[in-house]
Amino acid sequence: MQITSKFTIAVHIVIAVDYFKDSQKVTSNFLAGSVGANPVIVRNVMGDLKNAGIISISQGKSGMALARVLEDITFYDVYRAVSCVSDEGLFHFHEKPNMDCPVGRNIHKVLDEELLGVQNAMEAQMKAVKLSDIVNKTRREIANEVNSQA
Amino acid sequence: MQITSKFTIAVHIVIAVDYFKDSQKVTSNFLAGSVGANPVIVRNVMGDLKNAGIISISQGKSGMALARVLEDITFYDVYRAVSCVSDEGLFHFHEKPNMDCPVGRNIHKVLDEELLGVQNAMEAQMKAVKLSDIVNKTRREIANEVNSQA
DNA sequence: GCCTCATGTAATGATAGTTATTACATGATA
DNA sequence: TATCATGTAATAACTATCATTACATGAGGC
Repeated sequence: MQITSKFTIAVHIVIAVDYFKDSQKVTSNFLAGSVGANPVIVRNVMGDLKNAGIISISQGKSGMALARVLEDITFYDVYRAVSCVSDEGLFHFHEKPNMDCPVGRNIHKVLDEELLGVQNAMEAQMKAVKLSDIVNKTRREIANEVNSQA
Repeated sequence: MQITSKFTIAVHIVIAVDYFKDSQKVTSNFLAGSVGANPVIVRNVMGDLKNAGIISISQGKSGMALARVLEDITFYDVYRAVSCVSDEGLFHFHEKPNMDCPVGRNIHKVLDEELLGVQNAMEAQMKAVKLSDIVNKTRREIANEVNSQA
């Protein structure tokens, strides 16, 4: 099991929208080139990010732009935007526990709270990662590249 | 995306093996009845739990038994036993970021550490949940049932 | 020592989710 | 108004999950 690549694509998009904002017209085709995925996939993710209020989309010269400052965007916001995890929860429960069995009859009452706790721990960590830090890290890495070449 | 039901099935199995150890011969068919899943699925999960050293399997009268005390089994042990998450990691990365793009070229360097941090947070919470607590909770719930009926 | 029965495993199929792709309608902006 | 980007529908390939049938293997009970 893995969380769909729509999540890393979405983060990639946010980084690129910020990074190229002064040098490029950022369109779905341009982003698809950077991400290495199909433009339709990118447009769908763009739509998710727009609906979540993370980016704004214009067809004009300005192209895409961030709708909020990077400090106010976390991994969790992006993760929610692209619906990585089913509304049923992170864990898929077996669907037909036997109600005539004392264990089967109580299995949800016994596990649901702890399973939600695990999901909450994951999501809390996602809330702790700010896109501003990610973008700063990206700029540092790119700057380092140039320095090592010189 | 959801974590396979093999995880909740495996936890169900551990609970049932302990709960019925004095009253029933616990076999894959019996467990399949309690879980409400196919006996082959149950046998596969049993095999995973055996390989992880969590249960021992005998064909004789004794049936299945725990190979360790419940205090020494956590959600994480069960989660590892049934291989819920790809070895590649919890997050599926888009596979062809553009190496000619400064963002695409550095996206792994920028994200891998934080993504692993999220996965670690989830797994740390799983390590904090002991099956002994889960089994005790199960026994309490079943006891409550009887009391409410009376 | 043989018989029974549970486990282990292979093979197949149904279903659903993910990603890619073509195609086209819509709508904003230059 | 022409252009070009977005939005979206439809289809397909691929993979993962779960169910199911079938059968070989092997351990325990008698």
